[in-house]
Amino acid sequence: MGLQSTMKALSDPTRREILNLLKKGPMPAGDLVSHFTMSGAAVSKHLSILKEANLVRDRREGRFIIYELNASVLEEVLLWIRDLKGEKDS
Amino acid sequence: MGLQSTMKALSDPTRREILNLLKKGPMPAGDLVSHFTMSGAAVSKHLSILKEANLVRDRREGRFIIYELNASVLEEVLLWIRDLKGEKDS
DNA sequence: AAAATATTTAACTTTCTGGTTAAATTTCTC
DNA sequence: GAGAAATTTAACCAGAAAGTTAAATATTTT
Repeated sequence: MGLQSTMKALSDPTRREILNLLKKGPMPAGDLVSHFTMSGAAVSKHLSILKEANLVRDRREGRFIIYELNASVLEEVLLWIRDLKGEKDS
Repeated sequence: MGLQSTMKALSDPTRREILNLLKKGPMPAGDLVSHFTMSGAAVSKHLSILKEANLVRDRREGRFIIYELNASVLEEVLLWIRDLKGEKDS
């Protein structure tokens, strides 16, 4: 956890795209996979990195595994950036 | 350029630390180097990545090369995060 | 113009990353 | 309980990343 794992997770375009897809709402891994040309295994690995960084949560629902965005972790990133920019506001 | 190069640049802790050091004001490469245990060459490479991503500017001053923070690029990151969080405010 | 200083570039090594395919796991359905 | 479906895990590979030391470059000083 911490800022490092968050930034590392966000540095990959596929992972950022996954988060964008989850913005619309939770969905099963398979739905996410179908948005990409890479294998399901590759997407699964990306998901586990996002989960490790706490940017997503997952739950099993029947034989699907549902992924859901957890944007709260991004607060730490916002703070870091604001600090860098001189702490003018919030 | 673009969000990708920014995020990639920010994903390394040494580079984030460099940006933090530059928050206090512009300084020569050598001053930055002295804050780390790694070689000057290594820091120089980090600086070139930050420059490539437009997160810093450099200028020669005598036999020093002065680096300066350019926080404006971070705006794009803020926008991306805010969008992800549901575009509530700004 | 030679020496000293500040920094970058080159060549190289090791470790990490992101992808692949194949096998394992979990749950549902027949 | 066997088979199908959804997903993860394992083993592997190629290319990128981050460090090292040594050589090159640019500038000032003597």
